[in-house]
Amino acid sequence: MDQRRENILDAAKKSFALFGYKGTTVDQIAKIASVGKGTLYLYFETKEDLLNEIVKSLIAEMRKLADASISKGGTIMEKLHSATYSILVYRKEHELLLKLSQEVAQFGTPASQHALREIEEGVIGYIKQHLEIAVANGSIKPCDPEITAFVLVRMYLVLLVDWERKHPPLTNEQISDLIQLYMMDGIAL
Amino acid sequence: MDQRRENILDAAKKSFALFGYKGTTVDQIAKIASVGKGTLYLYFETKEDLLNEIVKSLIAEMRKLADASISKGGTIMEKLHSATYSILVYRKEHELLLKLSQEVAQFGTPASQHALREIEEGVIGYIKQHLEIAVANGSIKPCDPEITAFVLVRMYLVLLVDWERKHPPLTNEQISDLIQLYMMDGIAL
Amino acid sequence: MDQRRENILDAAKKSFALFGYKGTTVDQIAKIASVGKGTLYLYFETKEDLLNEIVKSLIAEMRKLADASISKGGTIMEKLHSATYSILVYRKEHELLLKLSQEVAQFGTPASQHALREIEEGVIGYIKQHLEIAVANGSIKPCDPEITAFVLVRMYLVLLVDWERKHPPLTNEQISDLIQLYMMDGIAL
Amino acid sequence: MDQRRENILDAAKKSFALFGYKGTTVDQIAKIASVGKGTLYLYFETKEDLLNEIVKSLIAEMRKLADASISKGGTIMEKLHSATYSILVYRKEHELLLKLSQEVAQFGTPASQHALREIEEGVIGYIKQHLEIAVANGSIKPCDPEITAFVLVRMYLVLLVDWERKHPPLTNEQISDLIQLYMMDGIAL
DNA sequence: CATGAATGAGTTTTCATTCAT
DNA sequence: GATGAATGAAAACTCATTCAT
Repeated sequence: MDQRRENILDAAKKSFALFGYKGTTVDQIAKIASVGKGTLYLYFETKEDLLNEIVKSLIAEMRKLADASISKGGTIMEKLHSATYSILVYRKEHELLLKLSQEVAQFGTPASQHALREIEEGVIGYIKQHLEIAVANGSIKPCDPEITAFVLVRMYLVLLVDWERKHPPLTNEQISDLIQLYMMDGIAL
Repeated sequence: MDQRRENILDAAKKSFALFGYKGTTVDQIAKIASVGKGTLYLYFETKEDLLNEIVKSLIAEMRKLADASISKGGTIMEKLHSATYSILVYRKEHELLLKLSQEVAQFGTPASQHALREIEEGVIGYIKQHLEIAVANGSIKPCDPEITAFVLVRMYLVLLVDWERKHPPLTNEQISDLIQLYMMDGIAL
Repeated sequence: MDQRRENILDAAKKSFALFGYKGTTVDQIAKIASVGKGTLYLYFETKEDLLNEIVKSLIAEMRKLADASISKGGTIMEKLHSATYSILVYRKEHELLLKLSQEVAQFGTPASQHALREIEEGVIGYIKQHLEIAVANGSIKPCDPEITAFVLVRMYLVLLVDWERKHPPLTNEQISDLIQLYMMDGIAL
Repeated sequence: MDQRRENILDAAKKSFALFGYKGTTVDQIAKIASVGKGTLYLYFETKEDLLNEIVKSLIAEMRKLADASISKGGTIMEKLHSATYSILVYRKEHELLLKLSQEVAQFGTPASQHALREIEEGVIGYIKQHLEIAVANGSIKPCDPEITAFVLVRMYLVLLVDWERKHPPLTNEQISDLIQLYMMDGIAL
């Protein structure tokens, strides 16, 4: 059954997000997924395999999302926003990815690590291109497009993921406005 | 000897930063510190005790730094910069703290967790106060001081810590200029 | 399975009796019980827990035995004999209890220690009562009932347990006769 | 210095008596003896060597004492009493010997074990001889001299050592009287 | 000499993986 | 198939012994 497999993947995601890869025991995952410990090994060779599956699926999901949103039309700013935002919209999962990416450096297959880097660089590269156009256009001030793209992506993450850890989450609209304020217009008068 | 204790603490910091708490074995720490495994237990009761000592010392260091810099004079922007920057200047250590803070939620004593939260809130609170004054002054646009302080601190972290993970580090001057550009003036024309 | 738990308990009893608590390794117990080392921890939290379980079960067994036999009728001497004897009939186990009782003072829970003392005092107290009656009756010579009860119990132990360490064991009948000879009639003409 | 050596031996005796051989750490002994841990190894090769020294000295002491008292004159009962009693007079030490003899079976050198057995058998043998004479004399009832000697020795031990664990110790006179009562005359009227 | 900090072999304990039911 | 009891390799921890001071 494929439902069972999903169950286990979800349980593992949950536990990895909370305790990290090493900090999660197979027993925990099995308990959260409400299956026997042995069942887990019907679907995944090892605990590490499970990790890799999760990373792979997260990456695939986010890539699809990024690809889809990257082609959308609109002004440059709208494009930037939709591209950045869409890839980050899976809040919890991105948080997990962030957490795992550190341990993956230790445990993940080179393939996982490569894919992870690729997708991050893909989004940043896409944004960078549009920033370069905008600078050439004169629609924004001259600035290093690499750094600016990097900071822009992180700002979204900060407002989406970090902020909500200890505060009520912001709506998409609020986030969009804040990015406009902090990155576009500046807070100086 | 106190040098030996420092050795062990440094080795543990290094290993915890690389592999996390659970991912680090006592043997590893001992090997990195070039001491016997038993030696470690002369200075720390348990592996967890070692973790707590590290967290405690990191917190103390950063608090001292923050307190010292917070009183420095200058314009409001300079104050903000010096306060934010100084607390984040211990790049590696902050990175470690960030990493550990997740596992500490699992293992650390409530005291560690409280101190960690307190120091973060202390800096943000200090910045928030100055932002409120600045808004009242009319030196900056009206904006939510809480969110702005939060974003400001995080932007420093992004430029200091995250950026350097895959790029050559930025100088203090560059960081200062970039903050001015992104947060103050905005990239929009 | 409960059989496995018993196996482990028996193995531990055997090893504790031979080498003491500290002198017994968990590996030894596992090997004697013909189970993996990890199996042991499915049934007992720690090695100390295993010790306490053994002490608890020994105490329970002996208490049951003592209670059962204490009510049996007959002459005063028969009563004394059945009470004393029955509690000591579990030779090996009493020997173990004796051995452990010293280490238990170091490691056992206060509950174990209390129970251990209580049961010893219970038997001696019971015998003491009957000795007092016997003295009042004039069925035996005037003597300190406390000391006499104490010596009587020990004599049984000596004949049951100590003797058999280097000699062929005595039958119940022989023991009964010897007690009659040494304690009751005396060897003097 | 030989005083230092005695100090360490005494400390070890004390600790072995309390916690057993395995249960005693070298640190403990050093602390009790108020010397550095290293000092201990100036006088004894290993911890086991220390144990053997103790056993050897205890045996020597007791043998000397036994030999001395065995020749003393008097009635048969007096001879028995003095022989049995003298060997047991070193209460604490005999208790220690008893405790160690179990662990020694595991750890001691064959020489220690042999000596230990020899001395016990020596006393019992001596008493046995005199009992045989007494039976032949008709001064006591016919009885198995082996068992009787064994029981006699043990009864002394019970009154000397066991009793005092939880009661005020008995005087030599009291012990002598009790042996007379229980073993010689019997408590039956 | 006397010491106790340093060590690593040997213990206890944990947990990913297997396999009989 | 699904399970979880059983396992042993690997991790945390202890302590007899050594050796620089």
